[in-house]
Amino acid sequence: MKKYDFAKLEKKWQRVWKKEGTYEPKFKTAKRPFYNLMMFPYPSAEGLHVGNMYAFTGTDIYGRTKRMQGFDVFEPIGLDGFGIHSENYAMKIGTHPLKQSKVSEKRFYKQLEVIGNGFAWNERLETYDPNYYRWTQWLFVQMWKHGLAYRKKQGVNWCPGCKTVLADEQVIDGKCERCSSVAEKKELEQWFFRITNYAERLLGNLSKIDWSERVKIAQRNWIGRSEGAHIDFRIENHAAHTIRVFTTRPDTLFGATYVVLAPEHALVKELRASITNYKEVSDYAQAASLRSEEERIAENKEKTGVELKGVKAVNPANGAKIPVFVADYVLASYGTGAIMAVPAHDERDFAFAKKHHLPMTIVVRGEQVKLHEHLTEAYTGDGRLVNADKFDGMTIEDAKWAITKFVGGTRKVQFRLRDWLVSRQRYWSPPIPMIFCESCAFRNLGEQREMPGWYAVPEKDLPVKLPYVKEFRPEGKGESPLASVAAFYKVKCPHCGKTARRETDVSDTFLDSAWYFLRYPSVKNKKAAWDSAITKRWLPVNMYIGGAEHSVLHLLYSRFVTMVMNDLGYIDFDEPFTKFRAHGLLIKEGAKMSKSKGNVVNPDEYVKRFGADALRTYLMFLAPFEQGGDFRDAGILGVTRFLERVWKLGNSIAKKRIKTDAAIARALHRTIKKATEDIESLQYNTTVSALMMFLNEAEAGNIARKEFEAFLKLVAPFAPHIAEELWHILGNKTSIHHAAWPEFDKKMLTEESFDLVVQVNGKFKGRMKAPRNITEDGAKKLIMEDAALAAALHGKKVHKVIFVQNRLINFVVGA
RNA sequence: GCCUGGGUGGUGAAAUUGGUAUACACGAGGGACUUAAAAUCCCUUGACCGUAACAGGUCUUGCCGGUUCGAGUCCGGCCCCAGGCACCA
Repeated sequence: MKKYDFAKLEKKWQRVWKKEGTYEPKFKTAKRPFYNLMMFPYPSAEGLHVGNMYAFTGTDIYGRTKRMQGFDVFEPIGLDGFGIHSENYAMKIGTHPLKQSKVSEKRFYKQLEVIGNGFAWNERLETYDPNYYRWTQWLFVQMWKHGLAYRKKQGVNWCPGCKTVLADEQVIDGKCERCSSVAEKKELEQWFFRITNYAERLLGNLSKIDWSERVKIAQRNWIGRSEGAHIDFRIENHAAHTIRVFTTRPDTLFGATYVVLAPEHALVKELRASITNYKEVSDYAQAASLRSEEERIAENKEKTGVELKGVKAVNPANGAKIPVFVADYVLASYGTGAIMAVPAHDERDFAFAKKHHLPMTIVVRGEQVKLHEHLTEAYTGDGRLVNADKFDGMTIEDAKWAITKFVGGTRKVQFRLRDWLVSRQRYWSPPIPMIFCESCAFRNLGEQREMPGWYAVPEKDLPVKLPYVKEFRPEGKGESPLASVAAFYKVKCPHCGKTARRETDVSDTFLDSAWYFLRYPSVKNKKAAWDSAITKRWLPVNMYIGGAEHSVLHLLYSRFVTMVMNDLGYIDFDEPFTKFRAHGLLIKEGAKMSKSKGNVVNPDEYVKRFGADALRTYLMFLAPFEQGGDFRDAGILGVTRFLERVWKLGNSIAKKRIKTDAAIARALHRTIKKATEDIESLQYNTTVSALMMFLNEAEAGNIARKEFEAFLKLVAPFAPHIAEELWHILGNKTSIHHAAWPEFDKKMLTEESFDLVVQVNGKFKGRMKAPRNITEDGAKKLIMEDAALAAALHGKKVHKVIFVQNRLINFVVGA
């Protein structure tokens, strides 16, 4: 027997698979296409992280199993190489991203090769390839052409570390998603996509896709749908102005004792002539707008604010004249930027009213709240209306819409989701394919009236190539480095031909990755972003696996882009990923892996020491895939031993002619069932354990080639190289990875006898072999024949007997 | 504060959804082989009581209570850990 030389045989099979195109599907003719996808990595650091390998392996096992089950599996690989991650890394090590991308590309592909995944190598894509980003830009142009891309000046998140603006989704706890700098607020004019147009659909569709529940919940929270009403408050002596508020509690309108505007609210300036303390008000508003989100949180939700003296609003329900405030607990970006405050029934309003000694009126009475009771906290529970005129006694649900109607308000659904800010003041991304012409703007000749002078780059001129810029580092002036490259930005206006200026900002990296799955099957297509026939055959993605950290980033953007393309008629589905599963996170010996702790696991080292097969199998064995787990060096030895033993057993079978023991044959069928079911639900850890159990049994008895081969097929997705080698040693000529997945025989699953558990008062007393389907009486008789068990029951009065067929018998005895 | 997961031996973790708790593996201890070590193979391994040794018994799935013949699993209350959202009206 040859030694199990994993290094040699892994290399050998990787070469053979590539040469023979083992994992290349036939795109135009595949009968049972199965698109199996893992989120592509961004090559930002020293190399592939073991966490990437964990995720890729889990995806690959699923794909390999599907392939053996008769599907034409497409498992592509590429690099999300454009964007801040890669750019920051290049800056850190002092090279140019253009140069670094080539280095990273080589390194990542090499690493991805040695882990032995069944990738379709011929369909690679890199987001920085002009053949790719040409279509990213095309996508932007489609958005523009259909009114979904627009420019707007507003307060946006600015990362002082990355020196660019960020989308709301990229600000986590007030900090930059990439570099953890505290995000600042800046007033800037930027490009946005109208993702909010799709809020209802993004939410509604969640119920029709098979995704990890935790990701769906995260998206629901992020989209944040609220049902309420718009209600207008007149301003006394100002017929021209009203304050429109959004509220989810119109039923409490009679209790609205003041109104609050966000500091940025336009009315603050419009009413300046009437505001007697305008200086105080505007100072407050200015101070508030400068404070970062982080500072606001740090102030422990202290409710500050200033009254607009000289201005009174009128409560439309009861005609009461009530004060108006500006306060930063009201956000300009949500609803109408103004609220009616009902301190008796809203915690925030309550806190504010307490502090500023404002009156409160109870208008909802629950079971336990008495009418004139002094409130110590806001009552937000259910109940019936009081102090509300003809609405007294109504339930809050009924009163909501009755009162809305009464004051001439309108029902309104409000979303928390905001439009996607896609501009970035960076270098390493696709230039935004837009041109601004001053003279057209002057003559008001823009395609869209609200944005005169802006034109999309004609599609035939795409891509707008990213020029080589030596000084690619962002300067932080709110402009991309491209803004100082005249040769880049000086262009002719596509409309009038005069000198115009190209947009010099680039687009968000998340736009690159929001459509890559559409490109993979069509990477060779030079004429369109994707081939419609191939797309029809292969999409949507059947199985998508990735990190839960992208719940509201990549996964939301991809859904949005897909819906838009569906509406524009480019694709015939509106959800990109039929099934999505989030993999868990790997930690190392109980601690999060991080460079500063020095406990980052480098997969290369482990591949070298133990082989890709052992590492793959260990990663899958250590914990449930969707939960994530703890990587321990010691643990990998168990899997290494397992593979060595598989090797030995396989080699010994090649020579011998023996018959498989009946018990082992039955164990095999149980194992096939377990593996088939567990792989389908991504419970790889229990699959591996079942394979180990089977091997333990098989080694102790006799197993013939046929049964061993079936077992080997179950091993193949986990340890593809050793399985392939043994498969060939046993005399097979074609790849095991195209062999048919074994079927189990139901008749083989049941044993003739089972362990009957005997309990007394629910406590385990013993067990005995009993024939299958034994009756209750038969079981009793059997027990009486057993001295120990009979003794346990001797002299006791049996009240009741619980008999569970083929499992247990429980005697309920009295005292 | 709200929403998700999760809490089981020395460790990573299992448990057919209410029916033998601790599978599978790691580690540890003992033994075989060896000049020796590694590797390999075999045995033991939840805790406590008990016995010369068996036998046998008691306890045990974060804590407290409940339902049930029977609870890691269901119900009620609480405590921790991880992640998400959070002044969203």
